[in-house]
Amino acid sequence: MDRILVVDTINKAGETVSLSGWIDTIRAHGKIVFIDLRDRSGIIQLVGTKDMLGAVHCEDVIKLDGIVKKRPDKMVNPNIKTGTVEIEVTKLVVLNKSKELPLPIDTDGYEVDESIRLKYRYLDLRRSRMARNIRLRSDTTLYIRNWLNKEGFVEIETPILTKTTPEGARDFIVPSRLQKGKFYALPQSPQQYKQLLMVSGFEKYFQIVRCFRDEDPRKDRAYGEFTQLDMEMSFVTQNDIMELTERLFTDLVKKLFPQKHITQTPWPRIPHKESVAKYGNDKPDLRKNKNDPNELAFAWIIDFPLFNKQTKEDFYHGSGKAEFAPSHHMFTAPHPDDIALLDTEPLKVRGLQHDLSLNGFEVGGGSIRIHQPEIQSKVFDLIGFTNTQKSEFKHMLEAFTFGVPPHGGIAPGIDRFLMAALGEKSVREVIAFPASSGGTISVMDAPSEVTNGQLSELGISVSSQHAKK
RNA sequence: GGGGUCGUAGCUCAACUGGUUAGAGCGUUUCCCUGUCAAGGAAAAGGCCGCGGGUUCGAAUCCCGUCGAUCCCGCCA
Repeated sequence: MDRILVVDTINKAGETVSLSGWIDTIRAHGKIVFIDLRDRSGIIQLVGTKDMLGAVHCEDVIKLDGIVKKRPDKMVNPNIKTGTVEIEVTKLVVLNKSKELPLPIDTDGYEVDESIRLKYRYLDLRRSRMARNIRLRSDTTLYIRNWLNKEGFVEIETPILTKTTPEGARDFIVPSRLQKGKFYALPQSPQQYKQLLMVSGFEKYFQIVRCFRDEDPRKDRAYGEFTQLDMEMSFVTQNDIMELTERLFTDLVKKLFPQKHITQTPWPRIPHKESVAKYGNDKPDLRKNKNDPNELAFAWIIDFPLFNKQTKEDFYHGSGKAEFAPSHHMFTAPHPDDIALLDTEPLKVRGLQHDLSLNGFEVGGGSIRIHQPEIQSKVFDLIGFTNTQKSEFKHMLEAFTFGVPPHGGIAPGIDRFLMAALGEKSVREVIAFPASSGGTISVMDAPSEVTNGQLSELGISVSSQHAKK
């Protein structure tokens, strides 16, 4: 007999069915025993004799045959989807026994020490809250893919083993075996690749992509890696980008988070200067009632300054003597009204940058990019790039000599959006296997040591490493 | 890199100004119970008090160090 899901028994009263799943709870009353069987669709009550059901334990994996019985009105359980029926077990096989779990999974889990939850993450994900979060994450990315596909977007994968990129965070580096002494860097974002794809003529690109930054974590920022919806479009204005993003997320919320309501539409667009003056930051929390778990307050922040005063001693790519640093990144286009100021008062130049704020979190940022080589070159000069540093980006300047369309994009963060949409307090609650603050993934005990053999194959000196013999 | 908080049973927590044999709830195990649905009742098992050093007649408790977790600052366009 083919296995069916517990939720599919509801209209099968009188039929014999086969079910498989985990034992959720056991209620033994002497000769009669009730068991809640759990599978991916929910739970259902099994009934049987002590002889039939007496030997199993919670979280055992079982397979059973049984007859679907309609429950008498008095015995209906309105709290579960399958509460109008139950299964009279006629045959039961234990496929795998379970020891007592090292943590409770019938609660929301917030009360359990997170290091234990992460060590046994595969069990933590059995709890209904976490299973729901992970499923809604899947639903979200699927919805986005379908929505963008209908809009004419193409999803294109870009390299993970790539080159250090000028994003400003610390890179993860990976030694190269074939090019000894050289290193790949994991991308902090696919920024340059997606711009090159505009030169290729795809016009509308997206990628749901992992980005890597070796910076200390926060509750809204997991250690090491995060996922963003990376988008880039040709022949668009900043307004086009904001409107498209707004339509996408409005449709998404309506479809997948129907209990949520968006505070204000269209989303307010606040100049950077005004946001700082009025709210003290560039990611204001515009919720009317911050205690309402169903309120989502989006806001755009625009008119960022193109440059900030350089403060870092060790500017990216080794430049240390620049007076100005890009406030977004070096490919952001200056506001067309401010082009002349590039030569006179660079700090007054506004950039065509747009950040997306949601409930006080920055959930995305983007810009119209520079597509004129001479302006790009001027920006390089202003941020203090030497000729050597400029040559690191000559592929961009060269590409822009072969017919580049004006283009721009945005990259909303999937983790932070889901954190807000699901009302979670940490992005780790929407990630299946997040790293701890110490950068470890304890369920796999990563990172781990490597052998001297592995190191020497990479041309890395063994003596200086804490390697296994 | 810096600061705060935390670390006691499988889980969540108590244990007073240092003082008998470190307790409770949940879970687990055994027994009783034929309609429960977080079933109920009875009993039992279960502890390197994170780790190392120190102070003291005596340390879960005080001190120093260390490891780990988490939050914040730096950092993260």
